[in-house]
Amino acid sequence: MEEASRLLAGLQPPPGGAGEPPPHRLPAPPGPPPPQAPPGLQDTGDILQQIMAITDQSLDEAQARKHALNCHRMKPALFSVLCDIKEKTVLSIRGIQEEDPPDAQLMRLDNMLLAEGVSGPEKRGRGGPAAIAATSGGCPNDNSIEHSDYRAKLSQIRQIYHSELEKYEQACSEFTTHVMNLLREQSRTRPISPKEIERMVNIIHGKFSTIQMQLKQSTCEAVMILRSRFLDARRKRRNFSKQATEVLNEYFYSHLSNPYPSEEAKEELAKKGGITVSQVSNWFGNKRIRYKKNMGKFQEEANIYAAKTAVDATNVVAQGNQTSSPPTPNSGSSGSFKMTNSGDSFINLQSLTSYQNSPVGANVQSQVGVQRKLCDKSPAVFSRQTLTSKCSKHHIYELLDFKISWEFCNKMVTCRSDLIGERLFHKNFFCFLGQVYFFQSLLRQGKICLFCSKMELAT
DNA sequence: TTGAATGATTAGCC
DNA sequence: GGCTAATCATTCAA
Repeated sequence: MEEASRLLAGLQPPPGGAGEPPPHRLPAPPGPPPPQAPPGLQDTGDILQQIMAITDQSLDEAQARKHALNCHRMKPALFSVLCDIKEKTVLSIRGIQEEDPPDAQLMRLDNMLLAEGVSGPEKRGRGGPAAIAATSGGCPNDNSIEHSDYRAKLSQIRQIYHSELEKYEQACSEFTTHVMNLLREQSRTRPISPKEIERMVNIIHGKFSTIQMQLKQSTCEAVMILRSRFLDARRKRRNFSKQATEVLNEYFYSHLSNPYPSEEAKEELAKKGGITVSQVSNWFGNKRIRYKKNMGKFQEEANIYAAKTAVDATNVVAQGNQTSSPPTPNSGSSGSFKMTNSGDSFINLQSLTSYQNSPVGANVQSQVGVQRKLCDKSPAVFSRQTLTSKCSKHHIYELLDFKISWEFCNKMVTCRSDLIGERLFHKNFFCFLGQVYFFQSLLRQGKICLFCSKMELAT
């Protein structure tokens, strides 16, 4: 301020009337005389008082005073000094305040809008729509209608976004020009440096960029809502194809004692059914719980699939083929599948014949009635544990050694374990209802008797 | 239009 | 991490 005072003092004409007198000289304001000050400072105070007194004057007087000050010969120098002082003081304060870090949030929004194809060049067939096809897990053709709908809505959002953005940019530009003109105008009467104008422009841009960020935020939200609406898997649920359901059910009912497919089995099922491994897992999760909750409801379905696999297995045995085993379930690793609704702790072949709660049971009984005449031996009894727990090779052969007996057309044939094979037992013996159908299918062919003491098979 | 069926998701458990 | 149980959201047939 010392420098300023010195310079301000220099604005006063030299004492003794040398030089041009000021065009206007205001009388000292009324009141007590100010305390005595050094000559330079006294002059400065005088000028400042004159400036302050302008507010007490009429408009015309003020205009005249303003004009007088503007025309003062030292005005440019004073203006320059004031600008200099202002620049130093204001900038030192602003310097601390304006060093904002780059806005991470804005960057995130920009990136997202770019990725979604809202900002930047419009994406066709890539980005959003492609992402839908990739994540929906279904056939892209199935979702083509939804995709076109999605594209249309995304395009709408894009249009609105760009239109609003344009408006903001235009408003920003107009407002900036207006403020710049205003500041330039004012710079004639008060010290406004170009740097200050530039700073003001930056402030305006900052404010508009905040508004733009809100626009971007809203656009992002709109896109997210749109995406969630179109990509939400629940909304995109499609029933599996018949083939997929068949494959899954076949596996489930043929591994009913342990319906926990291994990862390999899941992959194979997924491949066969044209679905994902995750969908296979979901399906088995749902199936296990729903089967367990209501076994009665699933009996018919179980019968159908068990019959199907039984017929396949019978054909295999009849052909004497030693087929390779299907993907083995997680035998023994996660325990057996506890069927809470199955009350009996023992299953015997006799019980199969009295299984009358379904058409299957009735058929078996009628068939057995015929077969009973052929053989009067006691039915073999299987412990439930032997049948269902730890579905491993060891137990299969243990079961074979149990000496189940069948009679084939009054001709006893010794059964060798290698004629039965793991496949047959996996697909039939470990499924209660599968047993029904397995025996039923053999009974229909008139090949076996359920009440013998030895296991026999046709050769 | 309605209710059963069904694929997906989620919290909690081991 | 996989499983169960509950639940949601949608599909589909009557």
